[in-house]
Amino acid sequence: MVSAPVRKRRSARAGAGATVPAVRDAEATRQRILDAAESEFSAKGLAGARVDVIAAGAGANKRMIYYYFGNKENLYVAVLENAYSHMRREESGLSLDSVDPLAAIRALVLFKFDYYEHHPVLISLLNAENVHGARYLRRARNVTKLYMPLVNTLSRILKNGVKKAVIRKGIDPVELYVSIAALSYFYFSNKATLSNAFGRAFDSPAGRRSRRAHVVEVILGYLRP
Amino acid sequence: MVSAPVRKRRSARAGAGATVPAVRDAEATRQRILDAAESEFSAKGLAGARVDVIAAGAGANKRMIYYYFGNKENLYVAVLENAYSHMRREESGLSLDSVDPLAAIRALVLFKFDYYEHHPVLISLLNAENVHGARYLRRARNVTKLYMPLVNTLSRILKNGVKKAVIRKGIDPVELYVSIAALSYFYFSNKATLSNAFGRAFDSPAGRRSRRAHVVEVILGYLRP
DNA sequence: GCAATAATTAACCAAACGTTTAATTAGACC
DNA sequence: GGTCTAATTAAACGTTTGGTTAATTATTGC
Repeated sequence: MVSAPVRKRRSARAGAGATVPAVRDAEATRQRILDAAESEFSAKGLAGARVDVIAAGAGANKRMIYYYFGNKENLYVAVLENAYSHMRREESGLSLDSVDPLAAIRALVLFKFDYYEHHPVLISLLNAENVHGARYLRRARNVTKLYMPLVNTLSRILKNGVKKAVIRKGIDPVELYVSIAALSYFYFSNKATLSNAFGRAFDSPAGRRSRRAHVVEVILGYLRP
Repeated sequence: MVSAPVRKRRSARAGAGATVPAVRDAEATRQRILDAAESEFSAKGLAGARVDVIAAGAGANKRMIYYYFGNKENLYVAVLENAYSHMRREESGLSLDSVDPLAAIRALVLFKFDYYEHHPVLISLLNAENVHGARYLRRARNVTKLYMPLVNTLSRILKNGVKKAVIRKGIDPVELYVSIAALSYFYFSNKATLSNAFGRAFDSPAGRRSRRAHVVEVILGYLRP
């Protein structure tokens, strides 16, 4: 006599906040895996991340990762693609064609600061990716690679500012864009080692507030004719 | 009758440029391991690095790593400690008390740029370390953690510049230091993804030259009263 | 030359890990 | 309600990997 196998019911929650539905839902499972993977990969990198941890965090069977993504690397690329294209989408959604060139640049600077602040996983993923020489990002499809639209906008803003005599001549829009990103990105990406050097106040609400004001000041101060 | 075991003679070179001496030399072996580890860890991170690859790169038996460093993590910490303290030493060796405050700051900016350019491994190690939340750097002994001497110097320079009316008032020396580091660091640390976005010219000798001039311009432009 | 010790080696091991096999269950469709 | 298929599961597999054992060789001090 064979006893009927008892179906193990999963409890409502498993792992890091992944809500496991009672019913089968392919898309939801895929998404939970992607979310769990994002947090695991951003915390530990591709090599340091564990497939078992991702599965547990998603409240899914490990096999599901291979069912939906093929292998660990593909899942990593999917996570990267997701986070990266989200930023690019938000960024290109900015309407910077304000009448005031300085206000437009100020808005871009603040957007970058705030985006990095609220999306620390992107920073970790980009850091890891740069250590890899962008090997996996290059593999990602559905990712706008060129920044040219934004650079063109920036170029227009600069020209307009020069004409109005509120921005100095001869500024390269690409260099400016990189500097704007740099001032905010570095603060967040290196906050662990910087806090080590400058103390905990560095990574406090007050510290962030003063940094935010500072990066605006640096860029606008530099732009003055 | 037992045949005498033949001592295998190592060839002059093994792995990535590690010169293997004919004689036993504890200190040299230790150093070769450290060098090989630096290149492996900086390319792949702590989790991605392979102990066997490090041993091969050092032209040493794997056991030597455990003989000299105990385990993989300790070796990683030693590498980190080495690279980090080297930078700190060079930096504090700068004599910035020139009569001209702007020349002093310019020298600091260029020092940072050039140091990052010529020490890409430090950047990769710091990137990885920041993903870890500086867990391992905190474990490192023999590392000056406080940046206060440099900040004090910067503070003096700023005061002097304000007095001479060549630098604007109210600049926080810590924020300034972070910005100086940020403008150069970000360029090198993110050059893989940036090149993806802006093209190969970005990471060319000409690209570096123009970036170098730009970061000086941004900082000095910002400092103007 | 001879111990004693330090440096080095080859072979091995157990655990961790990514991936797969094969079976099972839930839902859709008729 | 029976059939088909997609979603899910448990268990195992084979390899990679960090770490260890134990023996061997070179060097140093006498």
